[in-house]
Amino acid sequence: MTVRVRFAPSPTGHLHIGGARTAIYNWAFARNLGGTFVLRIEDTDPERSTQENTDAIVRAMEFLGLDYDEGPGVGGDYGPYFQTQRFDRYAEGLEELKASGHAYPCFCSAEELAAKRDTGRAKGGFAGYDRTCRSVDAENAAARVAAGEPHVWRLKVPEDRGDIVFDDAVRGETVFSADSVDDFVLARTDGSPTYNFAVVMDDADMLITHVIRGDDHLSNTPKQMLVFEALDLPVPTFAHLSMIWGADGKRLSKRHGATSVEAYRDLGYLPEAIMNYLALLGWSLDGETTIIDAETLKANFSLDRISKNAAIFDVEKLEWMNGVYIRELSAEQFLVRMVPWLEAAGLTTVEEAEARSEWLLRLAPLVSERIKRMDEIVPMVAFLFRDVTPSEAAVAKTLAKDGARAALVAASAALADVDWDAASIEAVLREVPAQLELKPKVVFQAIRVAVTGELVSPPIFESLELLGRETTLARLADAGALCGE
RNA sequence: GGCCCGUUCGUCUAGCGGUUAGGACACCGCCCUCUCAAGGCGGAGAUCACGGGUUCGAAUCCCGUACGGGCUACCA
Repeated sequence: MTVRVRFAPSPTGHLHIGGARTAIYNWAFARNLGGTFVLRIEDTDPERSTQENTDAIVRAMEFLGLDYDEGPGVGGDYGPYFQTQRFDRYAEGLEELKASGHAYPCFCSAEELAAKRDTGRAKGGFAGYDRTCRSVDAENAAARVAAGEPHVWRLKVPEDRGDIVFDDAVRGETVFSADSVDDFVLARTDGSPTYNFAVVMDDADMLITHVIRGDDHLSNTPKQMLVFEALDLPVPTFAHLSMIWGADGKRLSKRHGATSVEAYRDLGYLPEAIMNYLALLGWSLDGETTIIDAETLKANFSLDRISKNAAIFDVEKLEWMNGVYIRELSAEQFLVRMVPWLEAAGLTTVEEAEARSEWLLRLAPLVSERIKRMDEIVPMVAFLFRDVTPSEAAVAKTLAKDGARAALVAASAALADVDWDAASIEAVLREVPAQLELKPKVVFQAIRVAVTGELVSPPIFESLELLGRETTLARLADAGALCGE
């Protein structure tokens, strides 16, 4: 039997880091076994669900390279893939449960229920529904329903049902005693299905074989199993993933900074790095591997190596990993990803970038070697695109020092008619410190600040080559005004 | 309150009865060096939450306790 899994986010926000990890695990599991990966949108909460969020989730999935076989935009044989388009199915399912005697109407008011809950809890135990309306006889119940009395439909948990046991693929055998599950609501007063009912209908209709989801659903599992059983449908295998926390051990939230995949993209993180980091946050190949590409992940992923304990999201490690992936890019690959950042900063246009691709290709490796996030590109290369003004602090540390003026003068002279390539530039500039009896660092830092405006920049000889002789000499001359003496 | 889940260096993890408890990030030195990175070498860092068992032997198995988390809605 072929495996079918689903990722089922609510479009109440963008794709969250935790959701992304759940999606990755589902995807990797399906791909590993040649199964089917379904994307289903759980949009039954009209207050908070938006089309914009659905689009954002789909975009984030694409960004990460999580291709799905069925779902919004791609269709499939078991759709529709939006819960709001499946209400007729939920109604059919409910009719089935009514007919088979697994569902009964409950006329208790919200106030009554709250009171029962409180007393149940006060007595120190079960706080679920007390099953009052179970004892309303069928005829009477039918009459009240027909008369239009407000009611919900509840699941009738079988009297003789023993412990509810399932073998969670992550946590192992998990047991809930039957009396800890109450006759929960399947359909609300307005007829709409509750989550625990809709999910079962969907998973059943979509022939889902493995439900891989956050462990906030662990306690929902026995309820859902009872619905599968009432419907006389096979119960899928469950795998519950522990949560991802912020650095303080609390639920990951805005307080911790970026929480959505798109936010990390905008911060300059590569999809490969996000995928790799998340994949290993709660799953391991062998305990040694820290860099793993999508292909290797797909080839080796298994549920039994998912860890049971919650993990803290460590941005520092993600950042390191992002740097690894950036350095792995070829000049051509880096160029493609760099241009949008230059463009967004107004340093160049797509047309200009194309016209100067050979020049940008030389710049690419100088930058990719020394950044961890793509957003670091702009401040590092801005001096190549526009005029610079060194900060006072930079001037104080370099140009204002003894010998700086002489260094700039000597550099200008040396560069006046040398061949304009990094090697030649280096050859003549290397002689300057000795000539002036200055430390190399003093000379090169003075040139760096004069030309780039910064204390930190790409290697100086290559930088000059890329800048061009004319601009270089002009900036060296201008910087004379900033020197001491 | 009830039910359920979790607990190995600061962080992510390996370990599935016998290991000097391994790796990665972060951290600290040294080397390289025109800055910053990268890289190389080395270092520090875990009484495996705690307490009982079982066993010749337990981070690994069992039972408690503590702490953390989830569910307990006509939210998902």
